[in-house]
Amino acid sequence: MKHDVEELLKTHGVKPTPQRMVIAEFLLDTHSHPTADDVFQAVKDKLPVSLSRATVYNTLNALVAKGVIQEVTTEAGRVRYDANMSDHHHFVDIETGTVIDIPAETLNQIKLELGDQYKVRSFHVTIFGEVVSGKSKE
Amino acid sequence: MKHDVEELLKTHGVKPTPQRMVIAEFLLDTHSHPTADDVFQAVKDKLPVSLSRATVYNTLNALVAKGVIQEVTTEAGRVRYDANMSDHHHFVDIETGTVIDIPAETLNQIKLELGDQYKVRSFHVTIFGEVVSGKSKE
DNA sequence: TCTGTATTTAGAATAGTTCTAAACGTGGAC
DNA sequence: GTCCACGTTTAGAACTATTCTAAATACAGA
Ligand SMILES: [Mn+2]
Ligand SMILES: [Mn+2]
Ligand SMILES: [Zn+2]
Ligand SMILES: [Zn+2]
Repeated sequence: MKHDVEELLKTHGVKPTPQRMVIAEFLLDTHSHPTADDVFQAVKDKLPVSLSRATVYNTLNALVAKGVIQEVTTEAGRVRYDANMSDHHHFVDIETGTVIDIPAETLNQIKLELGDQYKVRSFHVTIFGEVVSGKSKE
Repeated sequence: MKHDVEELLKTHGVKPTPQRMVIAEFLLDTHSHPTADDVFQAVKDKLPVSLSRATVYNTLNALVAKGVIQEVTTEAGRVRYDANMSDHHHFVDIETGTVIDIPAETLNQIKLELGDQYKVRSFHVTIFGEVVSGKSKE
């Protein structure tokens, strides 16, 4: 099999229920960075029972908490989910909103070009960390 | 005066009403990257009339559309507003959520250190542009 | 002054997400 | 094998952020 989803969930401490398996399987099989509703729509008919949105959100939140997937935010107010946990950045096509993975080594020293496949209009570095010294600048 | 808000709005094609002036003034005076509700709370008692949330959203959207301010997204599902239109990135304190401006030249060639004031835990490059060639990777 | 148009307002509507309480399912304890 | 406790799922209510709607208001220009 391409993915041993059951094993993946177990090793991350998530009990592999049918709902969680089918959600994780969908995320592992796509590169589309789907929203919660995208996941719900894609998965709801793959189960013999009706699927609740609450289960989709519970599962996505659990998978994020356990490090199986990550959240990706490319536009204000839309949360997307990503099973690609390798070190990578995101290229957003400003015409379609499509989110494409860019391996970290592709950006070894940030340049304004990414090669000829992508035309960079702008980029934004979001840094997460801690303030060490107390030099307030407000 | 520190800011000629009226002139700023006029030069960007936004008619300077009292509501718009007080909202723009607040944004220009802070480095706190406030949310729409932060703006509403900060500004609502500075006007002789009651202020509607719709006006706050209308104004923020108009100022973004005209390039007077920009939206900043540092955490999933929270839109913040920023009157600093210089070329800069954002440092997010992961303990408090505080958003701090980092001038672009500080990151002349992305390193994992920012100097001793900030300890970088992780960073994410979001790139906006257009796909040129048709080499689909899905 | 009159009037057309832009702006503002309060509240309804919508969208995304979380919460609640009841029903369900299942892996041990016996 | 039966039972039960507990984790999971479900439907729908609740909540939050934002947008929409329709009516009132402001006001620049004729
Ligand atoms: Mn698969
Ligand atoms: Mn000022
Ligand atoms: Zn990705
Ligand atoms: Zn900023």
